Amino acid sequence: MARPTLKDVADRVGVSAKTVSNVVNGTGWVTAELRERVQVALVEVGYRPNAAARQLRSGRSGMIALAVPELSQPYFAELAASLVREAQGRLITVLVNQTDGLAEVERKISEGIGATAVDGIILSPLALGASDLEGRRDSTPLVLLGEHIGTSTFPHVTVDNTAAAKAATQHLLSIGCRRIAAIGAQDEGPNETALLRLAGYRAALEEAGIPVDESLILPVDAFHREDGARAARRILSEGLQPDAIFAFNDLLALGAMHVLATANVRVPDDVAVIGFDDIEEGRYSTPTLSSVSPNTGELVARAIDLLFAQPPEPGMHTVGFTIAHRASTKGPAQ
Amino acid sequence: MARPTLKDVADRVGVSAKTVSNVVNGTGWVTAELRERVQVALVEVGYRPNAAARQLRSGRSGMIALAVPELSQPYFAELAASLVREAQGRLITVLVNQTDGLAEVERKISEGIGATAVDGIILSPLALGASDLEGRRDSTPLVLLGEHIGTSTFPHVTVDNTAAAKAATQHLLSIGCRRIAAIGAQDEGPNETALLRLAGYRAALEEAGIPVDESLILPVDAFHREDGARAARRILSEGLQPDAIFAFNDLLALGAMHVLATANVRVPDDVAVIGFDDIEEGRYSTPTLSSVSPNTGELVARAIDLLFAQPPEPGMHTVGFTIAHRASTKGPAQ
DNA sequence: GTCCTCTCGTTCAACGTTGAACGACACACG
DNA sequence: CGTGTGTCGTTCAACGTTGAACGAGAGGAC
Repeated sequence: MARPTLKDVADRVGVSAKTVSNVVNGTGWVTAELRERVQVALVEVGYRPNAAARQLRSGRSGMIALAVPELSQPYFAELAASLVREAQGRLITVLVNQTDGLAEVERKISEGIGATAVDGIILSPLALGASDLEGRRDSTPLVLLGEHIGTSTFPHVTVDNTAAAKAATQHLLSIGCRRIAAIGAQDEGPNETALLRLAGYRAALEEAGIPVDESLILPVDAFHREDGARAARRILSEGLQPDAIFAFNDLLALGAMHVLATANVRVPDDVAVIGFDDIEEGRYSTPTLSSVSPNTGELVARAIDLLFAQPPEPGMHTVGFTIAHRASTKGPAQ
Repeated sequence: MARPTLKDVADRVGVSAKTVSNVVNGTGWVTAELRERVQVALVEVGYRPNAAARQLRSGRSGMIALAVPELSQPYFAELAASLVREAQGRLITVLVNQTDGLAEVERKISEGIGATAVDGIILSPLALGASDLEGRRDSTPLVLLGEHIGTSTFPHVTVDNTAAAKAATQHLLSIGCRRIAAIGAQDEGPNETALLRLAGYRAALEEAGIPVDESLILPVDAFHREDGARAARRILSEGLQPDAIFAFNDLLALGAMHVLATANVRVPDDVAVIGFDDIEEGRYSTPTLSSVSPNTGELVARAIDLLFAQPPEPGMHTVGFTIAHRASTKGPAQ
């Protein structure tokens, strides 16, 4: 049997479809007695509104899209989980896309999700830079996650990557480390996150009066465990002998720690390690991983707020972070 | 400016809206010359079809919903990533929901995703049992992930949990383990996954002629790292002295390994460990984690196939698995 | 010349919903 | 007794799209 419509309910009660619509939406004037009867009928026939018709009429879909590079990366998975939860609380459903960090896909998504209309788009770009978005035609509200230098056309929400990276480096300095390696620099491509975190690393060292040893800055292709592992192998094979590692995200840190453990390098005794993102995995690694912990809950809530902000509030919006102190940076004192 | 419609394009070229529709969809008869002109106009005005109107007219939305307990759990994140990728390849968009394993939410989702109409629903239930779904009213196709005893009304796709658990246990037996603990039994609630994996564990021991020591079967509240950690602490505090652990998923295994490492119990030398799910994290843990590796790619592809299968193919559909041999189960011989 | 077929394009209505505009009826006010 | 003012409900049209039905013209067969 076909799904019941407003008209079916209306015929049953003997009123107009519009009146049933008013009961469903709490609009207009309906006497208590009639409302009651309509509500009974609604339940009896099992009415559920037709989303497509509503959307066609009102222009709103009640859906927002989230696009991340890879959902399988714990940080993005936790971000998505947090966003979906927040959205469910606001009666919004979330549509998830993966870009694989490809500029082409990211652009397509910023121009509207394929054929599906959504009320807003939250994009965590990897390949796309500020300038790529200027020529955007689609009028769907767009909020960017992660920092984007020089973009002021769209709102973007982010932790202050540079400040956070600086704080992470300072934490390593505070426990006595002096030869701090950085894993996660990116020579090619416009990965602004890597640039900003590197800037924070440099700033902390300079402020501490420690010259930056460029050989301790290790580039990576991507921010995966295997890239961290590769960098750690290079540290070992080239005999760089750092006393600490600041990895630009937790996966890099975990990949590196895995290699260090295999090579019998002790963490934190021989090398302290700190990551970035504070994914849950780091709380159960051996040793547990210190990390920059961005306030993800605030991040996603702000992102949704900004998506629907009237008037729009373009520009950068930062959320807080803390440093999670765990075993991988316990100083010699401990 | 408002989004251009078929009519806008039609007026521009001087044809009817329907003809433009025909060009867009490749239906009906249009001369090559006219089609060409329409296509130019389409690009010029930047036409993009209105999903709501299409759906209202055709009844199809091009969207499917995925509902998992928690997206932040790596297994579900990797599953979702895989499903989204597969769906994108088929020009389907995926809407993600989280149930938190609550029966109420799972039921609501099985009855249609809130207000939003989708072409199909893929549900990975935790709390909901077979009987809960019998009274379902909604006619949206539904496919279940994970095993459900006795449900034949809906298609469900799963690995053969019992066979896989048996294989995992046999792997531990094959490297010489005899006191094999099982972490992940669930006394309360209808978690059928736990029941089936426990059955496989028992079957392997019985077949090998080893009596099942009930004290080695450790119950958990959930399948998270902390539950695995708690179980491992109990193993230590109660002096159970197993020579191997079969954890019913990788998170339990990783939580347990973390506690073992902290307590200076060596894996695999003192205790071998095997998990289930083969999440990426296990390839970088210390030591790397052996695991049952279900064929997730096949799982999600089958799930989508079954969603749209005509005629429907209710009942169980199993996908394959392999055992990933890693450091956590390297026998003494190595 | 009539009928048929084929090609190419049109008009029409409908999908289910809701904003806008419009009664109708009751009551109060001057 | 007319003129508001407020309450309750209706009708109408439109959102953008596409299936169905319907021309109109060209060409071929009888």
